[in-house]
Amino acid sequence: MSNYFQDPNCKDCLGVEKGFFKNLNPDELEFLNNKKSCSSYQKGAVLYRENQRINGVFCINSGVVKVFKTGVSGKEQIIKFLKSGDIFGYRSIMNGEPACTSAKVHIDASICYIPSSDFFTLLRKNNDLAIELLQLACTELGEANKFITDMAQKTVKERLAEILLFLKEEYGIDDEEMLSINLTREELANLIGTATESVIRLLSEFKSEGFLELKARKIRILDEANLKKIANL
Amino acid sequence: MSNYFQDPNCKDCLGVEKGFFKNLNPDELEFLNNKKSCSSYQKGAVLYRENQRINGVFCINSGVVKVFKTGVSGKEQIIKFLKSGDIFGYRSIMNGEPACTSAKVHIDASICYIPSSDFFTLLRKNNDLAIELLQLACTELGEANKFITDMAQKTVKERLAEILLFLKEEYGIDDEEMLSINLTREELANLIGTATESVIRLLSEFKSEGFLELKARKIRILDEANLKKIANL
DNA sequence: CGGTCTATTGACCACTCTCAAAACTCGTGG
DNA sequence: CCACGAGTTTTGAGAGTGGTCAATAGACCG
Repeated sequence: MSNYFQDPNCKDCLGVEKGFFKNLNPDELEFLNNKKSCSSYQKGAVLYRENQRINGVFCINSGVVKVFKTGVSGKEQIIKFLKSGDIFGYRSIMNGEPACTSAKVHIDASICYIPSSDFFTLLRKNNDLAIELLQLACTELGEANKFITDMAQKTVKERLAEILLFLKEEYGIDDEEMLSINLTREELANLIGTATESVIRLLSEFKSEGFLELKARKIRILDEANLKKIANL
Repeated sequence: MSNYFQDPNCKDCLGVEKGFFKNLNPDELEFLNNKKSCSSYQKGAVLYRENQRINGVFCINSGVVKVFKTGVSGKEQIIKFLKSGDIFGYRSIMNGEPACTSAKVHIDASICYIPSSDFFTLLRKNNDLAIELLQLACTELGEANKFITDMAQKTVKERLAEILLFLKEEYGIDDEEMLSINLTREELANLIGTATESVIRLLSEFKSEGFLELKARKIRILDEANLKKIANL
């Protein structure tokens, strides 16, 4: 019996250690494991699109997912990246609205899907889980408010410095000290709400001031202190 | 026995008809009524400030509250206005963090305060209330995401047109068809993330094109269709 | 009626965007 | 293993949006 792709068991899932479902008891975990279905996706695969109805919650076993909103003239506004243990799509099913964002695979991923009804069963059974989800939503809300303020008040240069530090903090660096998460210049631009060319110009400005090293598509942060100063942190 | 200010009873509160607590049963409402304390505030009164710990939830009986974040160099970024029946401060107590926004009275208000412990008691007793709060958070999250995208991608003109339509929709018009909510130019600017002067210039541009009428501080929308077109809606 | 806050207008210019062209990167197939 | 082509990055030039500063006018409050 050889399977090309073996469904992961929730109790072995990396995400369960520190992800959303970390506080489930063994029974609940078993329930979750029985109800979920898992698929593997390649970079670029679309999980859902804006205005589409979703009937379940996604939970990332491995890989990275990009969540974004399509603005005027089709430009993406990246809201966040999600990784192992993160859940998404819950906003939509909680208030019964179509999705207000799109989700696309950014790094090849294996992602589980939990039908709403089963998710709601868990929520009702385990009040702490509901509270946890509430906390998650509240945390995201706090981040969103900060994002709004930054967007409204900071210059592109400040936002770029800030996002670079954030990406290092959040996704770490590889063995060459390069930022692990690999974004195109366009994606960086779509994250901070500017034009691709502006990102490029500012990156080379940072480089010429000795704050960064750029090697092909990779970025290494050399001078965190100065970037922090620029970002107003 | 004459009280200058009589505590409102929750069951008579306007907010209970369609506000957050609309689905409480009589017992729970009575519990809420016993635990809450109510005060009246004048315009400008500060309910809490960023980084301050909050130990309860606020619920608006009457009046309007302005929620904002202080950005670089003290400039306010207005996140939202809240009115009768709305609750706020829950984000902070849910994840045990200090407030990430400030809240100030915008129109003289009477506002109730529910200590966290009692609020949590209600949440645990009534699972639907937890779900409701979750939905509220999710709705706000959706709005925040839209706000981010607008801020990142729309011009000041587009955002101004959009917010004017939103204010009419959300707060209505008075007997002269003027926008009911009374904002200074600076507040309008802080809402859409721009400079006061830019708002003024664009308002008079809209006026000269016949989209608006400006009378002292008041704004009347004359041509909704064209504003919608400008706002890209 | 004076004082304070808010609104308006003008001048100036910095930051960013757009458009266009050239260089580079990387995967694919010959 | 190299060449090709698509996609990405870089650079430059030019233009426009929107911000800052400053001065004036108007509104509002006691």
